[in-house]
Amino acid sequence: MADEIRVRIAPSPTGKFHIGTARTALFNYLFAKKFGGKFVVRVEDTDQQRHDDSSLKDILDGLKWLGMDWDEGPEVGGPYGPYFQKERLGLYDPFVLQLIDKKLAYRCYCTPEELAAERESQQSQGSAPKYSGRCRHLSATEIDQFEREHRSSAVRFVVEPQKVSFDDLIKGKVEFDAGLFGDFVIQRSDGMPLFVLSNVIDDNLMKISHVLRGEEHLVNTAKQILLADALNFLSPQFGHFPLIFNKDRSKMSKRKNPVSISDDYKAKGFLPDALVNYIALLGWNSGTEREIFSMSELIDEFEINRVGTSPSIFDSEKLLWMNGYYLRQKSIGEVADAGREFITNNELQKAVTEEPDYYLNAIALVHDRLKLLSEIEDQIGYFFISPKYEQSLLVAKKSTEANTLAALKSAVKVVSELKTLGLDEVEPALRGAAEDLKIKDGELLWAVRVALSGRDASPGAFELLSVIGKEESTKRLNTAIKKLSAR
RNA sequence: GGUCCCAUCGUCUAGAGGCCUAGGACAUCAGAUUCUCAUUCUGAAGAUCGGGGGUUCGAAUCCCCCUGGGACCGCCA
Repeated sequence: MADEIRVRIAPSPTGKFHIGTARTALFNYLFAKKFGGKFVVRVEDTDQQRHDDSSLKDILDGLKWLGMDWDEGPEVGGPYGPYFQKERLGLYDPFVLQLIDKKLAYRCYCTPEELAAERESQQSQGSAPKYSGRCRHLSATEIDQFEREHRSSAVRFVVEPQKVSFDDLIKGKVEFDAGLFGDFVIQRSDGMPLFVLSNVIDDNLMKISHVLRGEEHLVNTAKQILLADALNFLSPQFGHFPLIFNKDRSKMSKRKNPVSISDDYKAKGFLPDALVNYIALLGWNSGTEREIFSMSELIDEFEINRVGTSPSIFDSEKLLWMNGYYLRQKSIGEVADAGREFITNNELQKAVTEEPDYYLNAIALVHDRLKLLSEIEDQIGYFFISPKYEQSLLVAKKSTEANTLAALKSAVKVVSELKTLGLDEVEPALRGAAEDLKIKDGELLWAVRVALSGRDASPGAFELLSVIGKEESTKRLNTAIKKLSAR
């Protein structure tokens, strides 16, 4: 094993940054940081068909947003670059040639059609699809023939029947029967290396010490070990994380779950700390009853051998709870700042910037009620813009219109008589007013609250009065009175 | 179909032979606080540890079989 811990994630920019990728990245990041190692990002963009630049940006932005800065990779460079596979293309040929030279690989002239037919017939006979090895023992004249026909050729790696076993950091000892693989392709007929090949070479060249990835790569590992042996490379240590499932226990997918970090989480008002904390708990636990961890606490506590072996279902309810929890831990100012970009209504946006202190006071009142930053817009709207509501809402459940009207009128009076609407002044005054009217506190307070907020659920009447202030409160109370009287 | 991986409350999980009449968290329900909602606090319900065999004085924990679920079987990554 290399003396320095070097791990990598190798995203392929073919789509948005995915929850599963984020979790793999996180575990790699934690593992590296824990041991003072390096976390590298290598972009696997050799499949020109599918990759695009916006995906790359989405992935890189997502990584930064979650607080996982990479030590080597795009934008930052590093001593083992380039970090884009597309720029590494020239690196692979010598290794392929070397393998062909040593008769550990050979050119295969089979056409895609032939191979598809072969696979199909194998499958119809109920046997596992596996390359026949037809081109492995081509004679020189046969090769000449193909070359003269300008048939294109891919390169296949020679797999001799044997057991391949390795000690997985998470799964323990895993063994595969390589005899079942068939000779697999390592270089396409257009000269592009295949994932198995480029991965092995890049990991070696980049001195990667540990390959920590999702369980879907378990079988690849056996192939990569074979390849590494043939190339005289020392294989890195492998660790495979269990998958994250949809509710129906299939591999987590965007069809069945919100999986895009940017669109489904960041844009929806989730906090990066909450997401990181939640994702860490998907498969890992500290062994204590603690569940709340900051990134740096995670780095301290993380142990690869405390990553479980069974898949976990993504529970968005718990994430939501955790996000609310993190929101509550933040200061009013932090929430207010973070919330600003979630306000889309122009009028409200303007109001918020014009009255920053008032905005802060409003946030203070709704703080405990938030689970997502995106809820702020809806929660604070009525602080700035007079609410619309049905007059029937003004009447508390066990009250009457007459009582409500009287209550509102006396509330107006109380408010006008107070110099300031501090919590300490408003509460006794209003309670006193209710007593004078011989109605329940609740009847009066409900009406006042609705008059101010226009909602059946909101912060309390006293808090609302003291934040909204004398002038505006009086206006809203009078509006309420008019609504009721107009009937 | 083949190979591999996995299996504790609805969900995330603790559990490395006796501390387990199985612990915690989310969700659920009830209560307290209360003008509503939320927060907070208290409590309840919820898992015969997938099933069956062993090993052992003793098994959720070790072994075997079965069942179930999943992943992978591409000139994608």
